[in-house]
Amino acid sequence: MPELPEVETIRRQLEKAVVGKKINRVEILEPKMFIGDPKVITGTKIAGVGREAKILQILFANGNALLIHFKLNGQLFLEMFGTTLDRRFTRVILYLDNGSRLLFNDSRKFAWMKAIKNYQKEEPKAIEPLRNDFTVKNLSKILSRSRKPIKLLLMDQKKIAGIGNIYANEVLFAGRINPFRFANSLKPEEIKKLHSVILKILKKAIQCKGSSGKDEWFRQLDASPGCYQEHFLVYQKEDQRCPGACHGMIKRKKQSGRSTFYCPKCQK
DNA sequence: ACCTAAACCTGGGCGC
DNA sequence: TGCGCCCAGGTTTAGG
Repeated sequence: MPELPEVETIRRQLEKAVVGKKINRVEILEPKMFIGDPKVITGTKIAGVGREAKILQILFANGNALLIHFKLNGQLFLEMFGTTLDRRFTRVILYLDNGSRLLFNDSRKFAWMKAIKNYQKEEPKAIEPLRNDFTVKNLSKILSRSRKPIKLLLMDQKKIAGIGNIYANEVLFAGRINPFRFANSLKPEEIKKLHSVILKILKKAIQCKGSSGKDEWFRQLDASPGCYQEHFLVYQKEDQRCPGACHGMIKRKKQSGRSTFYCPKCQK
């Protein structure tokens, strides 16, 4: 469930649901997915829910924190009193003091939770869309210093945090930029366009409450799907006609092991 | 320093 | 039905 819009969707929904509550008990069904001591997060009030890039932060009144990374398939569901969700892939259950449960699911067991005592937020080194350091100027600086393909740079979490494979593909199509272009070859006008479509697409995806699809895809906190997949223009559209006016076909190629979807005709 | 492939895991979908 | 293969929102590590 991973990219910035999906994690932000969960952050907003979790904030409304759990701030002021306490975790009574932590049930760990898959030990490798829970790092640290569960005692650190039990019996203390939840003070807030934050996010940095793709990492969700549950912050406690005593200064402790629970960090969550969803990797490819991780999901977080709030199971209310009287309801039961699919628990086939539930790996950790947090029992809240109002009788509801947070289910941490992941069929592939890549995702993790980490309980941290006295959590200190650090200054992020990467710029991040939707934060005020994401300016055309900062983006230009990062692009000009890199000769790797623009799509790989967009997905490089150490440089620009929060964009993954779906949104990298969508953003480059919207900007009509070829994913294989070297980052430092983009002209100022192209960088400006790229900056604006990144913001536009990520904001729209958050409005849609994320991108959902088949079984293991992202779901909201109540397990219902988001709707940004209805707005995909190239992602998983291999062999379909380009939605632009060029009458080309969407192609799929591998870049560093990941599928890149693009229209060779209009993404120059 | 850079780039790729493999590893971490499992399930779904496809062709035969 | 079953087997083998390919696919998957991410990140880290090993190897060239």
